[in-house]
Amino acid sequence: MSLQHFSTKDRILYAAEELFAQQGFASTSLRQVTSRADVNIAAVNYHFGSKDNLVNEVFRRRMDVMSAQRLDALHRALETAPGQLEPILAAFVEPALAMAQDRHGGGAFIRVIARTYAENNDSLRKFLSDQYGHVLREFAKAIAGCVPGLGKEELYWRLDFLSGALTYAMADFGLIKRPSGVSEATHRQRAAQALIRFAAAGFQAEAH
Amino acid sequence: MSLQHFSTKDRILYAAEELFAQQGFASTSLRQVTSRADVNIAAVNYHFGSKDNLVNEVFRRRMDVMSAQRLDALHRALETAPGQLEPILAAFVEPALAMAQDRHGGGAFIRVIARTYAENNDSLRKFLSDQYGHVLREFAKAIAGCVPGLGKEELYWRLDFLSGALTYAMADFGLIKRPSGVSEATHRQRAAQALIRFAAAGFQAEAH
DNA sequence: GTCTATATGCAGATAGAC
DNA sequence: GTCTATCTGCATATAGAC
Repeated sequence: MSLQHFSTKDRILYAAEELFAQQGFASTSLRQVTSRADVNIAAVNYHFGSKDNLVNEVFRRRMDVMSAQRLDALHRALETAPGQLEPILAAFVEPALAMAQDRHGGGAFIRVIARTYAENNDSLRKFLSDQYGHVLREFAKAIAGCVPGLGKEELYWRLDFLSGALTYAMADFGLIKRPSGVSEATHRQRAAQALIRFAAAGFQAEAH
Repeated sequence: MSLQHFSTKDRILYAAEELFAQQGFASTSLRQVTSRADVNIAAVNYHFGSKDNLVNEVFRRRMDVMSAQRLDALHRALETAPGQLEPILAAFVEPALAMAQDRHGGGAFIRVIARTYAENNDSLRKFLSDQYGHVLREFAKAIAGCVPGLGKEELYWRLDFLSGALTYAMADFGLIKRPSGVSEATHRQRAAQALIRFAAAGFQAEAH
């Protein structure tokens, strides 16, 4: 992505996001960030105060958007297709898909999310749980309404499975390589459809 | 885990595995490793040559065991329960579960695996795909035998979803916290059962 | 095999000129 | 807001005594 039209602060955010996606937080140095952003090394501390705070800001910028999109889509699904499971799952999956296809660097952010699960950054996990936990709880409630026999523990397991599968698939960690005749967008759309089908069947499976 | 009965080399391997699981590869310093292992800092380079090579050796030690267990279990399942999907999925999931419950530090290794997906270490990913790719291909073939109508692309998507869900759940990344009245072993066993049910239904879902 | 001591380099952060 | 220069600390790695 070309950064030349953005402010110093935004250039740092974009560059940091891309490098965090490629290398993780710990192995990305601020020197790499400022070099890619083509700004001076001292600018990071001037604009963000510290590396940790830069990490938080990279997160907040995207996560607010994605959470709002998920909740919007969920509320629309509950209104227009009450009692149906697949539209609810689509409301959860598709904003991640849209982010992954975003032309303004959102694709990197999906991989940043995947990294966050792996890097055991306690303060970041607490931040995410505090700020965005209510989104997951709303989805849990909506899904429970579609699968009435499902126990609470089982429901939460299955939400974890969905999150894991989504993270893994959207971050391109898996086996599937995009065939050369298929566009990036089409490829991801198929992945999302496949995941929604897979998870819908999984949520509706009888518990032992 | 108490390391006092092990050789210097093994103490380093155990200590590195635990720290890699907690913090990732990049943010774990050799000083932390040797301090936890209670050996001298120079011992790492004496026994392993470099930090990168230590990472590889941490991997190889566990991965060979887990892959062999998976294939053994798969072959037993195909013999004793031909045509059944759940025993095949159990053969995939349960060795990861067993590793997570291993008293000799294997639990840390499951989290190390999760990290590997997130850290974009190309040489490590190539190593894994070269050394252990045939295991996944055998499972794909076995599952295809149980779900005859399933297209190849759909099959591989679903294997990715299973891997993602397994990694995520076994590495304790998700929402589910172990209730205080339930033992670690029971908790993980329930997770494995829940995942097998979820994935079996998912694999058998009709593709659109 | 294990130690001390050290070489070399890069990290995050900041002071202060412009 | 942005720069140069620099402080301080820890990283990997190695040389060489025991």
